[in-house]
Amino acid sequence: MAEQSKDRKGNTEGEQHTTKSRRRGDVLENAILSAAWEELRETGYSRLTMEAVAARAKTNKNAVYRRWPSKAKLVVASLMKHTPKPSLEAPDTGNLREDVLTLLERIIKPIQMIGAETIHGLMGEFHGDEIHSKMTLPPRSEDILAIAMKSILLNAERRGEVKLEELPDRVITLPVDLIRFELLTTHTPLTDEAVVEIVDAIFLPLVQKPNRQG
Amino acid sequence: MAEQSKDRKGNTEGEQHTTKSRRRGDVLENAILSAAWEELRETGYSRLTMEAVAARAKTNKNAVYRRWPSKAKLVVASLMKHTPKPSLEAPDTGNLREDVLTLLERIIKPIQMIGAETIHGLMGEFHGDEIHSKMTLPPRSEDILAIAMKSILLNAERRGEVKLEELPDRVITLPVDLIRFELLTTHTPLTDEAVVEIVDAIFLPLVQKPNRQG
DNA sequence: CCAAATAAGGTACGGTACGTACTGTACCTT
DNA sequence: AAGGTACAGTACGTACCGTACCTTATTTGG
Repeated sequence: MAEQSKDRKGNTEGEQHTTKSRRRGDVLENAILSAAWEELRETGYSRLTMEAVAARAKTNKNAVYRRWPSKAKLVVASLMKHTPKPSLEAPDTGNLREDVLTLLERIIKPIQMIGAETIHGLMGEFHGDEIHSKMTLPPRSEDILAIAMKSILLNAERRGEVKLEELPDRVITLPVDLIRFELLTTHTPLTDEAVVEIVDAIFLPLVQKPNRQG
Repeated sequence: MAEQSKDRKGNTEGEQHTTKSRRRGDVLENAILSAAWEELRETGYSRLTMEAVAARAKTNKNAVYRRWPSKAKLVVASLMKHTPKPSLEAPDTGNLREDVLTLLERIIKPIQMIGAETIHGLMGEFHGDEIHSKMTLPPRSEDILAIAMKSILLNAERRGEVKLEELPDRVITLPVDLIRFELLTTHTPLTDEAVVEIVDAIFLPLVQKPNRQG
């Protein structure tokens, strides 16, 4: 091919390819992840396609498949980039109720941003294949939120608010589990009143009372 | 394409199509539903295809689409036919704990037979479209299981076991919700011990104690 | 009993999305 | 300047979808 006046930016003549520099590495990767995020918000998980993501990122499927082998993994990567990770440090307001409410409010936003449809879609695909190593919830004791809850409860025990002794893990993760369940199975947004009810009518009575009823 | 000796049964040569009679109506419908059920168990929801169902039922896609417009609806129909519906009458053993455990054990089996992957798949598809009228959980007070739980609790109140007065709906459906959550988010089978723990360490303390903690 | 209506069988099509392969080209490294 | 790497762009084969069309068996009802 005869070279025809390429400038340093790689443009030959006035082709439709008016963009000069070719994106690479992290630049392109972030463009794809952002495109995936936007597609996710506009069309939802089930209607999101690799081709549409590539087109929106102004690239092609190759660049996508080179990085992520499936729609599910692409979406997970996109979520990790575009949803805020709640701080896992346990709040310490000096009051058990406030600590729990604070923690719950923190975790609600990211889950709501992701949305139930995406979560269902991901769980479905990770089932279909066999990749559920990262997606399925960890065994309750390893759950990061369970650890945060334990930390909160330890502080409360130090203050004499609760008797932690033989509290089963299931009770410790109860509020978090209920929030997750609610977000996964209802389409109406989770109200603050619901969160308060979970804490005041369910969680606190269980941990504050001497839990023993013969 | 020369015609080659078709007999009245439409068989060319010695093809495998030796059966003469053609299935119709309920016979064919049940064959399709059974085929869908078997495909579901063998390949799972995400890998189930209409073509495979038709092939297994020894018919073609037309017969399937004539009856169900989508994979999701076909699967739901198949589940209705092939999973036992738990009796919704509230058990009345004269003991609250036994009543609750009985009810929970009843609802676990059907959900386990369906499997988390299918439920996630269905929720995903019903999200993608907008058919979630039947799949999403009813508003808690209309939930059939909530009604059964209320019935059980009314009996217990009559016996003086609990004070039902201001018990929120969320507490009433708590055991059922926790069972559902567990079945949806874990891959390990739900043990009897877990069910007992939900009842003994969570539900009973909440409903039996005067729930008020100043 | 026969003809019309009904419903199944069978094939083929257009469409979408997948995932891969192959070309060329820009950019980076040395 | 030479080479490798990674992006751009295109094209392909596959799978499944949902539909259309025609043929054939069975039911119906006149």
